[in-house]
Amino acid sequence: VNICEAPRPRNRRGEGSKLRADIVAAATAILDETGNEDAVTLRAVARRVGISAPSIYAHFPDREAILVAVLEQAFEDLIDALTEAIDTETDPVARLRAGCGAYLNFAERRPERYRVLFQRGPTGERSSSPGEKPPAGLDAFNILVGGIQACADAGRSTSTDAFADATAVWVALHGYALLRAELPTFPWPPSEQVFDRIALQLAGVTS
Amino acid sequence: VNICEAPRPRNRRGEGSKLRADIVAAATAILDETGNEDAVTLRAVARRVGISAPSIYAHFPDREAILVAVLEQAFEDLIDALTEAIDTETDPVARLRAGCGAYLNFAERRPERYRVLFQRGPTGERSSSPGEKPPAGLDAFNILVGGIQACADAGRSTSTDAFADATAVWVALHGYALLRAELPTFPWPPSEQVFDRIALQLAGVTS
DNA sequence: TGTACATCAGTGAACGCGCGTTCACTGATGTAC
DNA sequence: TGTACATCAGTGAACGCGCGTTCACTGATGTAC
Repeated sequence: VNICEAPRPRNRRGEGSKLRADIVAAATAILDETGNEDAVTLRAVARRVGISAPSIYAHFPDREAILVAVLEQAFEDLIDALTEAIDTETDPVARLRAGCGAYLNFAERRPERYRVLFQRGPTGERSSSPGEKPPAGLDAFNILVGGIQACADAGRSTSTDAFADATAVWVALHGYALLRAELPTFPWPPSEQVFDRIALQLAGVTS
Repeated sequence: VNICEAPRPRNRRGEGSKLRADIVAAATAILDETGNEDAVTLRAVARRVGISAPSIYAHFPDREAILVAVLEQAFEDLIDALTEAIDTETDPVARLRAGCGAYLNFAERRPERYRVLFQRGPTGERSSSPGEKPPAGLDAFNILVGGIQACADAGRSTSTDAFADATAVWVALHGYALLRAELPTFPWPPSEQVFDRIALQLAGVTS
């Protein structure tokens, strides 16, 4: 895991900030491989990028800032994946399916990144004073609420409380995303059976 | 967190194994407080118990063994809490409610312990070769399956696939348990609304 | 076109720290006679 | 009842390691004249 990479060629003048992206990418890779945020040490990141450890301080004030950048990037990627998946459909039920499917896909392909994302809270939510700023993920969640409401408006869902239903769908998706990754030996039922229950039945979608 | 405790009096002859329980208790406390299994260091545990670090080696072969013992104990506690809650009821729907409620209660009162429990898998499931031994938690899960089946047999649930329904209920409970702890600033709907959806609606319980 | 120089991108050595683990040990406790 | 002694429950010092961070530095790159 901690194999030393070949040293990286020095950036040209004015291109120093390219290193920042490389650092975030390396930290993300380590997180994905180890699944342990404590393994994303400053020195491990530096080794992976192929630079010396102090070079990181030109771009990040401390180790913690690297992790925050990693999670901000990951959260942005998640939002993008959701938006893109939803926008490929027009039927409200299909949009709901696509969004929930993309959510589970993201978690399946980057399980450790996904886990740490919600364990620490996007954009370091944990350390924010409560009630001061709304969570960055609220936008994403509101898309889900709107999706369920759209189904109800189109007569495709029996939902009368889109917010509560969306909450139920979300927590179920989250639990499924995590447990599927953590317990691969569990005798999971076919994926579409679980998906139908937590993404459609909880949303009140009529068959 | 790492405050030095008063040194602990030496055990009497033949009572050396009492220290083992104290070590597990201290490690559990550190895990509950920090929520980070990496914080459960051998030396931190020793400080907390009030002994020197090498004393731990009389009871555990290495640091990892302490964590395994902590999680085995926690898993046992969870099973006990579930069994006890279910056994106080006779009506099948009430038993289902009680079991799911006890599950969420356990996670709410010991959020970090709960999280690490499923993140590492009970009894070190992760390191077991796949398919060799069934997960220890399968018994607990089968109780849930049986509970849903009992509701269906009593005509109180429309479930026709208790296993798949139980899976959906479980992942939803898990997601709710985790997210409620991780994102306390989220504008959660009233708890019973979420509970009804993920514990009853997913189980096909008829109102 | 040539050269002095400021700036930029990054380095190497060092610091103090807490860690897991090992080793030889100590001193109180109970027991055999 | 008294005493020698084996055993038990732990200790203190030390090891090598990787960590985050600091410091003074270096050498290539581009620019001003």
